[in-house]
Amino acid sequence: MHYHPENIEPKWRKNWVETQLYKVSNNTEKPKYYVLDMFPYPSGAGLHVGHPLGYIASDIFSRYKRLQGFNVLHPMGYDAFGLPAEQYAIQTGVHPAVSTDENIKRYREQLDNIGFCYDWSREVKTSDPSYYKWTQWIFLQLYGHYYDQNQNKAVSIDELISVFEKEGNASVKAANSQDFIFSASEWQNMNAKQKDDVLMNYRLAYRKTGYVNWCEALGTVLANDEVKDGFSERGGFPVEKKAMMQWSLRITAYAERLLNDLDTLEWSDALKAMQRNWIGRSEGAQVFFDIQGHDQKLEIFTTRPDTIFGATYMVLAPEHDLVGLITTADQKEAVAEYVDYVSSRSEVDRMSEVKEVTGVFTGAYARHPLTGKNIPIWLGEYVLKDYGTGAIMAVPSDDDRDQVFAKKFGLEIIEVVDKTEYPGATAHDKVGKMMNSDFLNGVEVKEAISAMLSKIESLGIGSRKINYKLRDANYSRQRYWGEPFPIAYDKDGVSHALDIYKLPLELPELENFQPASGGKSPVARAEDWVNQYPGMELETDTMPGFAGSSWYFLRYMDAVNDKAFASKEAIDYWQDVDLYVGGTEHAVGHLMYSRCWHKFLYDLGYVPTIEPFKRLVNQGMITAYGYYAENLKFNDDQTLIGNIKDINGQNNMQVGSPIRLAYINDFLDPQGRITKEKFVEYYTSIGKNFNVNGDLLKYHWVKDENGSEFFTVNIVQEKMSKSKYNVQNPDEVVEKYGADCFRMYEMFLGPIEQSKPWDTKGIDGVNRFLRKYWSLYFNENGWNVSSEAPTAEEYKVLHTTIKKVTEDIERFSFNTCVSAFMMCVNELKKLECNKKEILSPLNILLAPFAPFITEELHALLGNIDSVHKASYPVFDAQYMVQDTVEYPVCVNGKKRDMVEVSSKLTPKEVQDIAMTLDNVKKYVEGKELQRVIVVPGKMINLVVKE
RNA sequence: GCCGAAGUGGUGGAAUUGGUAGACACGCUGGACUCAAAAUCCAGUGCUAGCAAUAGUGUGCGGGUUCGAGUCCCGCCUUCGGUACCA
Repeated sequence: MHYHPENIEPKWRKNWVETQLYKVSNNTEKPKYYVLDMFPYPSGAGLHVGHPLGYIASDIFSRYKRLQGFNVLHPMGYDAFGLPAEQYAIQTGVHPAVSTDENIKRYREQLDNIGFCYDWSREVKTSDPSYYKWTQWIFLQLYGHYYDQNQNKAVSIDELISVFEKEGNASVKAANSQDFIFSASEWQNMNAKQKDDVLMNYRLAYRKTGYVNWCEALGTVLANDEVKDGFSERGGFPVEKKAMMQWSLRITAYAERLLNDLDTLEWSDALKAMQRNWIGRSEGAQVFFDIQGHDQKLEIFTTRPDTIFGATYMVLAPEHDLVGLITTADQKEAVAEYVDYVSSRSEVDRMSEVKEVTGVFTGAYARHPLTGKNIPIWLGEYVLKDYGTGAIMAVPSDDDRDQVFAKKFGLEIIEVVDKTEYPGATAHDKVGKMMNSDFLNGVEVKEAISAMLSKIESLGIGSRKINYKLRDANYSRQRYWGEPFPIAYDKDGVSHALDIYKLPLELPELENFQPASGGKSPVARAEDWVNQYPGMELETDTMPGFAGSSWYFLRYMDAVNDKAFASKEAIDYWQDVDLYVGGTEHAVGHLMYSRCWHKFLYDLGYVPTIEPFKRLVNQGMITAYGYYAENLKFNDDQTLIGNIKDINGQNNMQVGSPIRLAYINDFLDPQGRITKEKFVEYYTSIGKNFNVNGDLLKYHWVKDENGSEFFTVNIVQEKMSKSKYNVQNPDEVVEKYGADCFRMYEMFLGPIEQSKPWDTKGIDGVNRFLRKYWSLYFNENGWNVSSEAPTAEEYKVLHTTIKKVTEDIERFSFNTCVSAFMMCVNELKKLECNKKEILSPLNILLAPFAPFITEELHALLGNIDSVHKASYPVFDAQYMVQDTVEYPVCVNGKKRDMVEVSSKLTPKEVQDIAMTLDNVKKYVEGKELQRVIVVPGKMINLVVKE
């Protein structure tokens, strides 16, 4: 008679597994719908209450679509390769595969507990050889293709080779990093190694030496999106630039398509903006400057060719290739010293001293292509090697950085844009009239840009060019726990793809997971493995974390296929992901790589759609209530002083007083002081219980004006993780209140997109709702559902709820759905409604939210089949219609009276009646009536002249 | 600096195209039931004044458009997220 979830939920949990209720077929007449969650990294901490937020939302949507008659694919799996498991292995010796499997088991239990409708027969695990076989296969496709800019698609490298054999590379238009032109005969005369090197400059997966993000503490390189503020995203260790031979993905080849196709997606503007920003397209010109006394030309990129008459000097990145060549004898020493100084500085150094200007003169001069004047060539840290050409023409009048540089080193400044007509405008606004600029004088900036572009092209000194901030993605990791590259090198160092029929190339067994010497992966120690092919050595680096996650959504379509990553039939049926739910932390990493891989597979004809994720919803994070440190600073005696505040900025406490901030204890010394050594020690040992998503503290090391080192901490709300002792375990909530209650409460907390702190103080309201809902079906004697015909009022309550809930599910507003259910039950309770014709459809409506209680009641209502196979109730407008409607009559918006009007009238008819009402005069009180506005269902407004 | 999102009671949050701001819930106050408590039920609850009907006021701040603005426009402030010598 009373609601007892602990009796209901285990029963149905078991039943759903036994009846394979959620198994999805690829062969059906039904329309498809694909709902995907971002699969989790199975960390040692298990699920916390923040995790399921998105999963519950997508589960509700899946169940809703299923009730509407769609064949819904709603799978789950694990992003199982990654750094934390390997860090754990280094410390404990436990093989990552073992700890990962344990974690997965735990995750699975927790997921099952919450009642998700995943089709577990399609589970994927990126660390499983049967899965990463296909990750390796896709890599080999990337290796075996180049990007043809004429056809605007990926094309087999064999076709490129045949072009080289016939005519060399002069006419090839491809995304490449090839820096010289060769003829057919030159190609034919190259040896195998030389040919391999050339092809690497075209392949979509290629190897090159370049400056990479090296993280000493993790012993590996990282991709750009894995570095935040000069620290590694995972672990928060310092990152430095280092020149290394690495595999990369030529994602830049797809920059234009990645940018343009964003327009076809139903993603939030914020997310699209982040992607656009990351791609960073800018239009401009490449211009070649002659260098005095040298044949080489200096190539620069500029978005402001109009200001070329204001170019008074040139700046090269210190790492620029021409530096050695052009530096004059008397500047040699100074330049060498400067280049040394720059390379000794870490990324963090550079970032914390952005304002400081450094540079050195090379002694060389370039010739201005329009004025013929000699202008000095400098080196400067502020010019980056890997953006544009690594060289600029400096226009100190219209570029802030150039101006600061020019002032510091006393270089000439020529004003070229007259902005007096635009007070407050900056160079960024691209407005003003040109001056001191020869034939451009008096021309508006925007016209001057296009005029100058034409001039540059007609003079043959350069051409229009588009540049991107997007860089090729670093694809090598010097780690064990990742996909091995199916690549071997022969004795000459020529790369060879492993036969795809020999895939997967599985990881060697290891016992010691410490990085090998010389910055190499631990895999390098498995010598038998490395030398398993006679005369060849296998690549010892492994693939990065994003490799397996860049295509997993395709594997779900046909998860156990061993002939292909998924069958053509399965892909043609499922097409793409209709709804993708996940966190913003993947805005530029995972989502960019997945889109790129999908487009590549599209080019090769393996997938029918140009984009993988049609609609994307970002869920916010559930944060912990916690404390944060403010103005932390190390004293000379190495103790840390500062204020600890709670989440609301109150309860100031001195560090050292009894702190409820548990994790601070982890770096207290025996005297209870926080020392820098202890902090750093703690920070570097954190791998033990370190949650992937949990930064301990977001801190920045800064030097103050006296040169003493301190750090500031600017985290207010923190993500949950085990290492912070603030995990709210969903199982405990489920045990106490039931899964239905947990699901509905997480939805009730607020909009999905918003981050919010977890607290359980409102959970009783949801629990009360479920008990109240249950009590509609029972009285003190037991089951009490009547088959009498409902009243119009009862129908109205039901259909108002159907309308509201259905609309709100579509726009992903689940908190208002829960409110609508609460209101509905309150009203039915008031009407003492126990009619089957009302309760039965209401129960189906509620089923996506609370699958257990509704299943039980559905069965008690006499249904044999599951509520999850029922038909979604349809909104019927006729029940909403009432004979008369009460309208407030307002004068200039102020309510004066109520009138009854037939609801069958149109607003126009209501308006006519209102105009002729006898007492309109009374409302208007002698003033002139201008018009009557009828807001249907809301009000009749008489507008009068005041 | 640049890009993006947001700012509503004691709290979480509603208000979908400009139309009676504060739905739904938490909390709080009072009451019923009870020896008592829990649970449940009923009533009240933006703020100010008033016994009350009621009046005034009210969506970060300052202006504006409109019969009518949380919503639209202009100028600020604050918070959060992203990004940064990107030429």
